[in-house]
Amino acid sequence: MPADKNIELSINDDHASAPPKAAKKILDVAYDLFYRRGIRAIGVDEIVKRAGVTKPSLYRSFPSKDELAASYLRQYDLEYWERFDEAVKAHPGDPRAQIKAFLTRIGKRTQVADYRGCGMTNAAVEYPDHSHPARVVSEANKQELRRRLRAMAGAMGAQDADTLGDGLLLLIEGAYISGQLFGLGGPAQSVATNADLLIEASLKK
Amino acid sequence: MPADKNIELSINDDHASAPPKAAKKILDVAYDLFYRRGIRAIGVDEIVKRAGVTKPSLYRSFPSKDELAASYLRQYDLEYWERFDEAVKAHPGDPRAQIKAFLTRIGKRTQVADYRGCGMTNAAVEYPDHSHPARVVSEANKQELRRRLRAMAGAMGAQDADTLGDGLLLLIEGAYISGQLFGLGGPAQSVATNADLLIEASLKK
DNA sequence: ATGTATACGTACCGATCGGTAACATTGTCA
DNA sequence: TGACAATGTTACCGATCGGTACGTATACAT
Repeated sequence: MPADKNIELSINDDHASAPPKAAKKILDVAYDLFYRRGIRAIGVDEIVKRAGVTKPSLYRSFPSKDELAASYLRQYDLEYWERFDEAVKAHPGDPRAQIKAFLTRIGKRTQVADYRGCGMTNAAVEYPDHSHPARVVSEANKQELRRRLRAMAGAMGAQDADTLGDGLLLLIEGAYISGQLFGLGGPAQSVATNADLLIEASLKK
Repeated sequence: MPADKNIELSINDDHASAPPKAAKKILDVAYDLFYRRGIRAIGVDEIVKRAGVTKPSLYRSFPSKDELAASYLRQYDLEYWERFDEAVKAHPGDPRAQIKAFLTRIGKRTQVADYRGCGMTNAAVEYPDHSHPARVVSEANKQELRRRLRAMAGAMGAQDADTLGDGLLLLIEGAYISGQLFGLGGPAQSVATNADLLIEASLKK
């Protein structure tokens, strides 16, 4: 895992303003460790060690470990909707195909060893307290997911759009969780199939 | 901290063998704290304090905190299948009604403030390492759940029993998670409805 | 060259983590 | 009464937790 500093130099030698160089390394490392092993399981010492920086550097860029965790999730949120919008853009005006594309992708992602599910979901499980900075980000992400799914269910012409949207959300969350519970060949591989069955059964006849 | 011994005596005056008196109190308290706030979030000091015992007592009955967590989940497992079998017994020979009863119960349980989902699922999120004692119990529980759901889907006459069984599992896991993510009025309240739609769409025509 | 601002490193803080050694006390049953 | 088993008491261990005081190095402008 050494020999990273050279890379970082080469990719960062644009002569733009470079004030927060350490902050990016810290957030990148924290992202990886928090996601793969859990937030509570990772101490700040390990983060700064793997990032090749020191602890005061971390606390100059982030007020606390909890806020660093929240920053990790904000980054996760950005990339999450990027993936979501990719599936949407691939099938303009066809919400059913959009859902199918998104869920097919999730189903595939779950079928790799050591899949760790959704960082948002995991963080909410780790922090039941609704006032925790990480959980605030997580809950907002899930509210937005619910909103989008319900809207798409309506656009599909579901008999009960809210129920179908919520059903799709249940399947998605179930895929995230069972993807990390069962290994390869787990139930999550059928999420797209089951979602399409549910959609078919929920449309106006 | 005194005046507790009298109480414990009065509730424990059955003249059976009473070797592990402290162990039960410890496990009861650990069960409650681990479930509500998470295993990593609770230290052994808090457990012994709330149980009114001392740390050596804990380590005489349990080899480690990790094993105590596993014992908590073994207890959780027992009660889990009690609830499951209740729903099964209520509708003999009718797996579809059994599922509906079980999911209706889950849907209701999720609609209380501070619902914390499934202890098994939460533990697996907290401990990604497959060799962790708590996770071993959790994975076994989920494997058994999958086995039962697939068998019931077959008994219902599904076109593809494994896919329907897995779809039901996804909905259940989704209900556990979204039950603690969204508060009241969350998507989990529709789990029974969505499951029945999915079942209807999956039966042989 | 010198001032100034900013980023970084060394060393440390008190608190808590899981876990243990050694010994005193208690209740139970023979 | 004596013996055993379970629990309690106190004090402690090394490691790690999140977080910080404070001095140093580097960059840039004047």
